[in-house]
Amino acid sequence: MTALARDTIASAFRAAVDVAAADLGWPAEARAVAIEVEHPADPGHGDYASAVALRLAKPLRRPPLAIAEAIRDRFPASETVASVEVAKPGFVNVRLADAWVARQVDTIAAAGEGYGRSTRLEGQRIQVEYISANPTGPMHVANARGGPIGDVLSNVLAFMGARVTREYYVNDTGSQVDQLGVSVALRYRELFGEKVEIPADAYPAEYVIDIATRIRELEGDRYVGMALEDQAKAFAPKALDIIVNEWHKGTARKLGIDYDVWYRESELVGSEYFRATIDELRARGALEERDGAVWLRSRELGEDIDSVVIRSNGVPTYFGVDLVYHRQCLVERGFDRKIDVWGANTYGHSLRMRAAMKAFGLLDRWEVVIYQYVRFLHEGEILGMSKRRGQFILLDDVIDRVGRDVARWFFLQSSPDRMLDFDLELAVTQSSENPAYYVQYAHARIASIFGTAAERGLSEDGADVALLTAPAEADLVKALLRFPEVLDDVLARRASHLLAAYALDLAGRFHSYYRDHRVVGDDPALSRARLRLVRAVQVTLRQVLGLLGISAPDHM
RNA sequence: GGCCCCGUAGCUCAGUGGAUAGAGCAGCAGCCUUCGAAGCUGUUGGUCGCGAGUUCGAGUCUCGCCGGGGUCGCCA
Repeated sequence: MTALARDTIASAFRAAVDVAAADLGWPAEARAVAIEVEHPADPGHGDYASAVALRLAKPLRRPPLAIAEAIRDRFPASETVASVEVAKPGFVNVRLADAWVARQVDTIAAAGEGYGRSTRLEGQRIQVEYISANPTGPMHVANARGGPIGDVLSNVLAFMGARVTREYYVNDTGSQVDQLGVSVALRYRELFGEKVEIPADAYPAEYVIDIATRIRELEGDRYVGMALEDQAKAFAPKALDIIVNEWHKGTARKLGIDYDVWYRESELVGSEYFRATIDELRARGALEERDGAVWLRSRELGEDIDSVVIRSNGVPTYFGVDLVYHRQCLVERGFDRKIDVWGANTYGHSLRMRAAMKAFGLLDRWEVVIYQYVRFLHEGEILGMSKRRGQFILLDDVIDRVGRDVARWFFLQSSPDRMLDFDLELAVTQSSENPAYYVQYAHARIASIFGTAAERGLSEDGADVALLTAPAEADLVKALLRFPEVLDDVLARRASHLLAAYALDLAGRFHSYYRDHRVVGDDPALSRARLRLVRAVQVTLRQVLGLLGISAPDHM
């Protein structure tokens, strides 16, 4: 549990504004104003700054500089802050006290695996659902992106004290599964010498042959001679088992993802719970019958069009099952919150789901993080990806080529809002220069420094951090202090890429420091202090890499 | 056509109203007899797609346009 320096400064601003308002008779707007504290781009402007005086200028009808001075004069004295200055046109700039900053080195080093952790989400049960790729084929690069994004979001939520369930929703019903069964049956026949033609709506890809081969290995020729329809019915669940239990689970593990629950959609279809939930929606007046089908009255709930929940043939749609699943998670299964990490191709579905959650009165406990597509480039050309046509890059192959750490970094480095281009050739050739290695190298270097120290009989025991007086040392500590602030932003914005950006920044600062400041040197006291500082950097790098799900090696 | 995302250095991208717009890669010039050169230092490179507006202040917010991607199914 670590107090954020940013919060400490913001509270001080709040206090100063309130006192000034009381002293000078400022109107109510002064107390209502939001205090925002930021890191100035220019270090000459201090460590933290607020533009609150500029914001108050208009409502108070006073010059911003005068307001800033009034705040400065009432800024509470503390051991944290060294100076408070006013800068035109009305900024209030705060500089942290060097001694306080140096002391944080001890705090961070001692916190270890507790550094940055918080209990603010304690007691909350949150389900994060991610990847949930169609179980009709192997996982490919396009639907991989949600994996690291959802996983890191889960890590951060758990780091903040929430009880997190990582869930994978398996769409194991519907016409796609029937098609898979037929496709496998045809390939099975082919394996026994029959000449078959693959219809346009079946899956022609190579992996279907792999599945048929697998079934032949396991069960031999016992399905030969059966009608195609019966073969398809028998093979569909077997194919799903192979794809989900052997392939998808294997790929998830390779990516470093450990799911708590693999939920099967088929558990819901045809269940009493499904019917009861539909009845509840009907009782709420959210459904209507039209053309023999059952519709959710989405338009009444603010969407553009209504959506079919149960088809005229009595079979629920994908949406119909998914909305029941969502309700089950938030009501029967007791999650306080459900976060879906979905690809851009589910945008339409997310709008329908929003209407459904509104109808249930659960909208405020559900959210969706939508990430944009990953486009795949091969030799500079954009490739279309289609599971049906068998055109896609297997995620397993990518991980095998570049490694888990680089693969995760690639998906985590940029905002989910931005479309990614994945060029395998480029990814492989550049992997030795990958930013992930840049960060890991900083960690390995630190391990090496401790190795050298041990050889020379030096340790951090008895370190006096007051000896850390170099400006570069204070800057490094301030970078460490930003870690909890970054977590705060990641949580507020569901933006895991900020963590990757922070890791890069911190590693860069450390590499710079390393060049100019010898840690294990001639002065034992100074060496001990610097070892403690390096320990604090190590602690922070481990926390960040751990949350990103990227290894923190001692050797590379 | 409606809705969602994006357009920032040659390339890949940070930057959710603040002060002089940043990093990595690529390019150029340097730095290893001392803790790991997968590193560091310096340097080249920008009409932040275009145009208006709001604001003390706009890469960031609003509107329009241009360009790219997604979505709008009794598919999943």
